[in-house]
Amino acid sequence: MENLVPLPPEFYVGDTREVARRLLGCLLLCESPAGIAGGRIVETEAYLVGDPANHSFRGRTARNAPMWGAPGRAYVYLTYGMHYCFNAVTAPEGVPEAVLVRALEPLIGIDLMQARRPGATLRTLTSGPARLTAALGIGPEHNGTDLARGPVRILAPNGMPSPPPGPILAAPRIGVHAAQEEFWRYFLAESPYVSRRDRRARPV
DNA sequence: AGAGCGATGGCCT
DNA sequence: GGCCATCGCTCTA
Repeated sequence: MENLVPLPPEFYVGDTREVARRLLGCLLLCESPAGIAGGRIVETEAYLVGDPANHSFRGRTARNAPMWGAPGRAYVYLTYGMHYCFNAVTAPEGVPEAVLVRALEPLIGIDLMQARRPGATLRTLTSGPARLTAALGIGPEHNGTDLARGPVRILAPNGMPSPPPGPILAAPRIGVHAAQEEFWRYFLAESPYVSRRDRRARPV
């Protein structure tokens, strides 16, 4: 993990599915008064324009407005009335696409994360989109913030482009009923920190 | 002003 | 692996 570099906005422009794959292996961190916490991204999902599962599909609202904003910013939303999910906004400004980060391998501030999620094992500490936001302390105050400058940051090991950190599998997205035929969930095949496996998964 | 709902998690078998 | 509690917010009227 030497030579960590914040991903520049340009990284997030381009095919959102490719961005989702290239985020695997990168480091997601959140700094707060309580300390710094984070881990390696092992699972992502792509949400594209024209995709019925995309929050932006039915037009711009107060909630989804950050998706239309600059690439490389955070889109944080509340789901099920109680859980926050974290996305990296992708595509050029005005094109509402994003990558949902679904799981991390815990690396930094493990004590702090365990304090935030009492009872969780290392395996379950950040293996889910709402689990990782709870563990890292990501919340609505981070919505729209610049991921290159913090307090929530995404860093690349050894700069980009770097080789994928192992075999990648693709599968249908979780909790999404539309577009089951699209394999837009990506995860590191060898990581035990992925939120869920899928028999349909295929190599990328 | 209110009904509907959700990119989930945790616990149970 | 499956079920369901849960609850604030979002959108529409």
